[in-house]
Amino acid sequence: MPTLSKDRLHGTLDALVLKTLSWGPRHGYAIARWLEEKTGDAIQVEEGSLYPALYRMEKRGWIEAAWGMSEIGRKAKIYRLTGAGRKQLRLETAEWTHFASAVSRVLKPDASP
Amino acid sequence: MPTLSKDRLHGTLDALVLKTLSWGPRHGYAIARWLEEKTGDAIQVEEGSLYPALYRMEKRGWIEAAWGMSEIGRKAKIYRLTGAGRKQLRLETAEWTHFASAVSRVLKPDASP
DNA sequence: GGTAATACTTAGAGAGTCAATGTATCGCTG
DNA sequence: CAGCGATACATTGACTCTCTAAGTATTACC
Repeated sequence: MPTLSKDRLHGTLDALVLKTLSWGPRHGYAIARWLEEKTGDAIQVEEGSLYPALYRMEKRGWIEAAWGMSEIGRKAKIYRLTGAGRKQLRLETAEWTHFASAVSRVLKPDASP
Repeated sequence: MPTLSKDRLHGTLDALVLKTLSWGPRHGYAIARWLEEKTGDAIQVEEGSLYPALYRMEKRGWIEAAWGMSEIGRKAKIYRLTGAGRKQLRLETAEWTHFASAVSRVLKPDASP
């Protein structure tokens, strides 16, 4: 089967999660499901990638966690964006855009040396 | 301008190198310099990343190496793309495009949930 | 001799992947 | 209703891979 986003999440996951949280608090599981749904599975978030990412971003003060309830009444750890997180999101978005456009320019089918 | 792209090359370097070689054989040092120049330093290729990447791609049969001369008459290892490399380049380009458009869609400033 | 071009190496850490584990709750089926 | 599998949600550990940083080595040219 066609391998999807193998290793490409590297260096991008943080921005994706921060952006997801910029629309309001969510628990981890919901973040993953939402990203997958939103991108038609072009982005697949393993739980073993997501939770460690959430921890380190919490440690860095970009997000905050509190135990609460999921939409269907289950115990869940709800994350929300902090001010620092919002700033970080802007930074990483800018970096991504800059980087991605450079890559696209190089990879463009008819680009000439 | 956005600073150093930390780990974003992850999963992208191979495609960039393959694409560079698709315009003709080059030695490693030239590949790095060319990518940097072409992208206005948006993509910076450390030699510690590049040479291992060249080895593994050679081992996988995507590129071939031969000792030769650089343009200015210095000993240099010249790499060139193989058929398998060309195929791999197409594959990775398609994957990158797919992935990058998904990320951009999520990160887009006014995207709504 | 010093500087640039070119290649290579090693040490290290960061971040993902895979896969197992742990609870709770829901919903079925017998 | 008792039992059981499936789903929601979180955690963790062992592993791997690639990148970064920072060095060494060689040759050519001024």
